[in-house]
Amino acid sequence: MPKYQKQTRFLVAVDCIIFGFDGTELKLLLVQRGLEPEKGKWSLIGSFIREEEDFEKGANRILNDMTGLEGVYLEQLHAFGKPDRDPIERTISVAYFALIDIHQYERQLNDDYHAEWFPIKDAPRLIFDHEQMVEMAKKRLRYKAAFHPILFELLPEKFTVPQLQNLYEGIFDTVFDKRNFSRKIQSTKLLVKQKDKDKENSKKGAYYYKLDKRRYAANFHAFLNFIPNPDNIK
Amino acid sequence: MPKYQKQTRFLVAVDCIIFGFDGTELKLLLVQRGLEPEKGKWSLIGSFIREEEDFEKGANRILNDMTGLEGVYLEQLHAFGKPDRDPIERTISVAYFALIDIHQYERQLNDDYHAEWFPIKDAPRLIFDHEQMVEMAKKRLRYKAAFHPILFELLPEKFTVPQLQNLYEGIFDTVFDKRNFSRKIQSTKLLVKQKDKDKENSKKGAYYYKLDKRRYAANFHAFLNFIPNPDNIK
DNA sequence: ATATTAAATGTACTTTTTACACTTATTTTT
DNA sequence: AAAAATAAGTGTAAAAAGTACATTTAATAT
Repeated sequence: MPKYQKQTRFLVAVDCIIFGFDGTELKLLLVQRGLEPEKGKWSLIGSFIREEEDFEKGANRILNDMTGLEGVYLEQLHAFGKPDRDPIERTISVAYFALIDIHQYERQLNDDYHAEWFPIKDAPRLIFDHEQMVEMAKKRLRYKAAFHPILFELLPEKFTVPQLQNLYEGIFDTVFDKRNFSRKIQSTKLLVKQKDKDKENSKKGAYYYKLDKRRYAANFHAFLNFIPNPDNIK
Repeated sequence: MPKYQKQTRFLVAVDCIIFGFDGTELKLLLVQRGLEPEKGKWSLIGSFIREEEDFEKGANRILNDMTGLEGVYLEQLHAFGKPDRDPIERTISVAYFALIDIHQYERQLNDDYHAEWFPIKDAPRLIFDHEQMVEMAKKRLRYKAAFHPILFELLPEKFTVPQLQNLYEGIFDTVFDKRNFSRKIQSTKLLVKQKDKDKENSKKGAYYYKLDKRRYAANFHAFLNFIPNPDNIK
């Protein structure tokens, strides 16, 4: 029983850009679409929004169905609304981006859907305007990571400074001086040195660190200036 | 003729948070709502989205109907979608914020709607979740203004450095040292000094400046670090 | 002529950022 | 057992950016 007469109603969906980091490069979780149109083509995961569900809840539902994970970092990216973005029927899409620890995902893999991780630089063509969404999400991630300690969401609980530097270098597509990088990271006081080392990636081994959760929560919105020269970012 | 069977469709609206600056304080353009529910109460300006219109176009339409202005600075803020945000019927709202030169508005005033400027610190209660939208828009504006030369959109074509400083001090609710502020602003090379002075606000008079449009366009996305200490901002 | 007002401007000090190279721990090879 | 290879870890000096701070100037009002 519509109460606002004469107005058109539209389908509303939520789509998720899910980022992961495998230690070497940034990756994207994609699915093969199960319904027409474009069945069989690669797509972001998404779903129509349900009647009693808000966007956050919808995005979390999707994410949980897909990865088994809860409490994942999730942020609204943008609402996409070009009338013809879905050729079948006009559908508004509210896009969210998520940062997950790819290793946790692998353990909790749920294969009801056919999902696959792709290197972000080598992803397949996507349906509709999903490539545009990914592009915007990448920019947003860079922008945010330049000032806020957001990239830790992509790492496992224990990680090394060289791994962290790899991640930053991957995201910003550049290289940093390791002395300066280490000093900058340490100066945030966000890291707690562990007693054990990661011996997988070098002979000498690199000390593990964990996040200081208290400080992390307190400093999440602070401007930490992670990046030497944040110009060039959009 | 719906093509995706069994999905619920929703109303979709665009709402605009319109900021202006009168030389002293930040202001908000509000309207008295013309339809039930909440008729007569203050509200952001907004409209249901039309069938062939995307959000940008909808927001520009609203803005133009309201102020007569075109080419206004407009940016998507957030999509709001709590199921009960409009008590009559579930309505998704995509919120945009706009920065306009309040003086231009005054000349082009269109009084079909009852619209009024309110100091942002002294605005009336708003319907639905509009206060939450305004709060988010304020934060976004601060955040963005800390790094990008966005506040010029609120000023007339010719303005003085003291006026500009007033604006920054208003937005960030603080005071800056005028020597340091002036040096920082000048170092961006965004300003072109004019020959004439504004004599309204002081005996001595303050030189007018204009934006260097080329540089402004080129540097809009650069990080200019306008604000001494950007922590405290969310 | 004097007082008042806000605009304009410079300098020394502190902090942050940048550029740059060698030593160390451990494993692999000979 | 010694030597070579690999990536981790660390310090310092120079440059740039940010901060704190007070006087002079132009114009009007008394």
